[in-house]
Amino acid sequence: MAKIKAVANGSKKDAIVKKAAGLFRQKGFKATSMRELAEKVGVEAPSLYNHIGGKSELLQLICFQVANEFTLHLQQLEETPQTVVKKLDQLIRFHIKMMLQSYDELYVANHEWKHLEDPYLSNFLSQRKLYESRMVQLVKEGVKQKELKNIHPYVAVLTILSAVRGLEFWQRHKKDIPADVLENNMVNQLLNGLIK
Amino acid sequence: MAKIKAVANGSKKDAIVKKAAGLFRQKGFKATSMRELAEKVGVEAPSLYNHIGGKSELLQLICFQVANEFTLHLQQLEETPQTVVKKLDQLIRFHIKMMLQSYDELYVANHEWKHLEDPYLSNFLSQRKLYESRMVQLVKEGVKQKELKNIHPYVAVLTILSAVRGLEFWQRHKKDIPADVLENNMVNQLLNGLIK
DNA sequence: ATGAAAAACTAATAAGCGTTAGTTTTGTAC
DNA sequence: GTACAAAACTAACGCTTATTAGTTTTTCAT
Repeated sequence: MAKIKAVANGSKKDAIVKKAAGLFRQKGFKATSMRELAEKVGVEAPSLYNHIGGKSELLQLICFQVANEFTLHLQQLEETPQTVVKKLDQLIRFHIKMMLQSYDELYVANHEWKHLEDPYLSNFLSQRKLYESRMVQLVKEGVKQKELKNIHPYVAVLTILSAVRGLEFWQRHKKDIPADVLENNMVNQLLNGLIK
Repeated sequence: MAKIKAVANGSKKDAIVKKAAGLFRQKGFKATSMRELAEKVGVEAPSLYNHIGGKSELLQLICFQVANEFTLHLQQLEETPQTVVKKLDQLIRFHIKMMLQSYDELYVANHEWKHLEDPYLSNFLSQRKLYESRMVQLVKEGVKQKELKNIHPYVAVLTILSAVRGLEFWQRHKKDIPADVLENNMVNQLLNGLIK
């Protein structure tokens, strides 16, 4: 009967994960039922289990796909030789780009990770912690090279991360604010400040 | 038998709401059961209903208590005559102060509001939207008065709000970073930028 | 066309949920 | 101490949940 539509260039499993990301973002992980997801996919709930291991697997896939993408990007950034400011600039722009192309997944990874079960929860958290501390290292280097003000590195990193992670709020204003305007203004504000 | 301990200078209902905020923050609204809350309070689940209307009422109380506090503060800020920069400075510091003294409640209001039911959901969202647009007005005035760079006002507001709302991440580093260091660095970074 | 594998279906399970009903205990004012 | 109200208790309801079992349909290579 009803057949699961595979997403372009992806398995049926990928299609389910994508729909799940949308629902998890919209309603939250716990508030999304498998029946609801099944309906979105166009199938009865038990049929989903021909493709996935269970509800928790869906969350794991979403969270780690996002985490890995960011980790990979940071690694490439570290390997590229350029100024710290330029690296921070690119890092902020990457976050914005990701928010544009994978809004649901990013939101879920940022807000629903607490429903992961161990050992995935621990893995996810330590991966995040590592990302954070590598950014701190970057800022410390910038301070040392006198590219950056003598600001507290942790605070600087947390401020940047908070600001970019909070970009979800921007989704509501997408049509009013083009992506490049957002990018340039945000980078400028975070790096150069607001005061004239 | 077990008796609900009233919080200092507060009703038993307040004590329940406080415990609920802690659990909702830690596990999420949907993932917190009334039985779990009851255990934290030291009572059987049905006993809670002698003091509260239901689970959803708890979320409402938390969210609107927070929203009202912020709305009130912004109003006071608007009425005080001083420079826009000074106002923004104070606004950022207020957010940080609130994060310190009402972490659970703030977190819940920021992350669990989507589980509010109408008409509370609509009320909450419009209250937030209003807060946002009043901040935009403030930034616009700052640009007009040439206190601020010619930055996109919406982007500036969203960046600030995102940064301060994301301060939850800071809770993990509380012992390493004193509140005043955080405040000063964050205000400085958001207003003056990171680059030397 | 045929047979096997993939993927859908229906039915049912056990567990957990918020909440209600009805009863008993506790605290308080006279 | 007695009576009244507040607040606790136990038991249970009806509903939803994720998931499994077992069966039927669809897909596809030969």
